[in-house]
Amino acid sequence: MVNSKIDISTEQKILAAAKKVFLSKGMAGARMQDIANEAGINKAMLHYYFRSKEKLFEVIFFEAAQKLFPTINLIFESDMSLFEKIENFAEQYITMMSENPYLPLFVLNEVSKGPEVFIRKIWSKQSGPHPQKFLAQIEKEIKKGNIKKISPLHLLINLISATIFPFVAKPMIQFTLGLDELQFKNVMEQRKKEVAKLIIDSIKR
Amino acid sequence: MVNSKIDISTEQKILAAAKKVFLSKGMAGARMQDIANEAGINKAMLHYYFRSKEKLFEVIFFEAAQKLFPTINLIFESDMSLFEKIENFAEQYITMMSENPYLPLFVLNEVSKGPEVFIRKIWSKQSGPHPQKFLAQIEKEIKKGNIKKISPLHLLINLISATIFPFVAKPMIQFTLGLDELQFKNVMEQRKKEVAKLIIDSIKR
DNA sequence: ATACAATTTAACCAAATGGTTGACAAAGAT
DNA sequence: ATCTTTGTCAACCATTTGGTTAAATTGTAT
Repeated sequence: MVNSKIDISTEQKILAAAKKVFLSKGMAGARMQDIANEAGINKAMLHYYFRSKEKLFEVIFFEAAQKLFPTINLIFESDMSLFEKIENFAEQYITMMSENPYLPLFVLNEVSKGPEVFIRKIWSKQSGPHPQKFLAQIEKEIKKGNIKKISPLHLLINLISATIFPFVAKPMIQFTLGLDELQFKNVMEQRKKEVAKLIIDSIKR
Repeated sequence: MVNSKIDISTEQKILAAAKKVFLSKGMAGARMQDIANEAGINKAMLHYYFRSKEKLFEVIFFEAAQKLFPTINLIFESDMSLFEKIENFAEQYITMMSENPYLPLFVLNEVSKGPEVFIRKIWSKQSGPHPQKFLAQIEKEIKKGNIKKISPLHLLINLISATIFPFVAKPMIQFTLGLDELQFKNVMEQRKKEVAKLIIDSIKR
């Protein structure tokens, strides 16, 4: 009766399988049977450990969101210099995405389709992005005359666009330019410095 | 028996409804009944005019792809100067996306999920993007010493990232920054010049 | 050992979903 | 007028899909 030693292995197998299936097919395209097959277990187990498809999806979705946003916030809210933040953001984010290429498109897509209730849940848990401190820092640097007068808003959008978009458009970029997995990874590796250079050069006086 | 005057109105109603539903819910999330309701007609009509969900989806998908890619190609393959191309691309693309905000995420998402057969069909129809001439032009300008020595590949990726990403991440940007529809549209309007400036400044010597 | 709780499975079930059918109305063509 | 083609619909069908159940198996504390 003590909760004692629930075999964590099955639950983990389900989570791993669900992550794989949801990330590649999305909530609407994923089938519970797919997840069960992928995990090599009976479909009923999915409902035993997680009550419904929606609940299971939420777990995976928040896990994904946690991986995406706190990274931004940790960097944006640290007390690094502006240039250091830009360099760190490009570096860390591209590293993370290289290891989880499906993540950004998955989250972006579900956020855009999902009902607002999801979005509110993320933000209310402080898991959403908080770029305010970063924006304020930019304004301060402008006032101090350390960087060019640019719109902080567009600077932020430029940075995240240049960093994230290549992964959202990965299959299309690969096909259009004829890059295999390794080549794509190399290009993204170069991009860590390329993005930092692009953004920093655009504000350096 | 002559094909004479098929009432085009019903077919158009279906196409408009299908576009709306597919673009907002995606292939997997869309229901035939939704489309019929949206069009205000009987579900059987969908199968009368288009044979199956897949066929109907393909029509909408290619229509969407046609709207996205030929725009790129027309600009990239014209004989404008490099700077003009960059300015024109940002301008025209942002205009088009402001009118069809769901388009980029829809296409990107379906391309990433869809089987390769889709992708090949697009490219084989010359509907896919062909940035080769643009890339060659960049190299030429570098050799002529007109612009800085940068990677043409990253320049291209920077340009399309800065242009397209804000629309892919629209709901998230809106929520994070608290922008309503009008404010978002205004920011995107500013971006036409902001993007051109960012990219051109990064290569101007 | 034995009782009791936790885990796992095969078989089911009801609702949803893509697709079909047959009757019927509208519109031309003869 | 009537015959034929085209367009429309309500009802229906087969399969898929998320979810349930009851029985069996495994683990655990006494």
